[in-house]
Amino acid sequence: MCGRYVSATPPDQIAAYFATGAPEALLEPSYNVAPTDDVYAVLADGGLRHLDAFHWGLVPYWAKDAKIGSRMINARAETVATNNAFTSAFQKRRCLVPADGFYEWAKRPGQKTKQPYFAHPPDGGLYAFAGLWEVWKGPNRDQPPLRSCTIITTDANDAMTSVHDRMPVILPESAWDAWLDRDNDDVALLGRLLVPAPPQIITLRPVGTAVGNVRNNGAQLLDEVEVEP
DNA sequence: CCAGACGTTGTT
DNA sequence: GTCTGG
DNA sequence: CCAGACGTTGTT
DNA sequence: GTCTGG
Repeated sequence: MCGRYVSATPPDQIAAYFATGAPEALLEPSYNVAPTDDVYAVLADGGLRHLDAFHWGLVPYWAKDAKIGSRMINARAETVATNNAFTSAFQKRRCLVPADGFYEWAKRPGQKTKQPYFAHPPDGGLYAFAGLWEVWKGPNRDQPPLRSCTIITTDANDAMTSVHDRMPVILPESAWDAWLDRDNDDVALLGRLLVPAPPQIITLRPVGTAVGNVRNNGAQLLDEVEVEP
């Protein structure tokens, strides 16, 4: 799945990478992005792409309580088109979530602690996770609407299976326009984009367990560690 | 018809 | 909002 | 995803 | 064990 990732590239570089306008809100770089954090997402409006901040954890517009968001951090590619919680967002509110890489935890036989791995592009660049977004207008009319998002997951590819059986959907640049186009109602075509990425775009690096605590942050979280066999 | 859910993951 | 279960 | 809490009452 | 918070 995808429950923790890295977004440390400065906003102007993210904007340049995805050919968006300047971001509306500036977020601090994070080496430990956790659910409920504010994150960047790329949306398209007409031919123009925008880089906006969203709360990670989808709150459907019909939700009575925003708390549901903390349990909606991922959506399964296999069911995103049919599940009530996601259908309308899948049809009309798709986005890309930029990331420098993501973490997955591998269970180690005979040991209680899990080994975290940082999965990242071999030669730099950013991942574009497939995501959905929503706007929730809570009971308080005075409060600004809550903008939230979720990351779509799929089966692990050959690069990831040794660590975990799920991974985020990573879209190639060739798919970005089709995915972001609000007028694209070809759900069959959209569904075919939600497949495991080719393994060669992933390099795995074992890192320290400090990343497990959301209070920890900083580039040192990416330092490689020795893995006990 | 109304009431109630609407999610993913991991683990056993 | 929309679907499922009763 | 992992870490950490997991309770009620009354008082300020 | 299970839920909430980050």
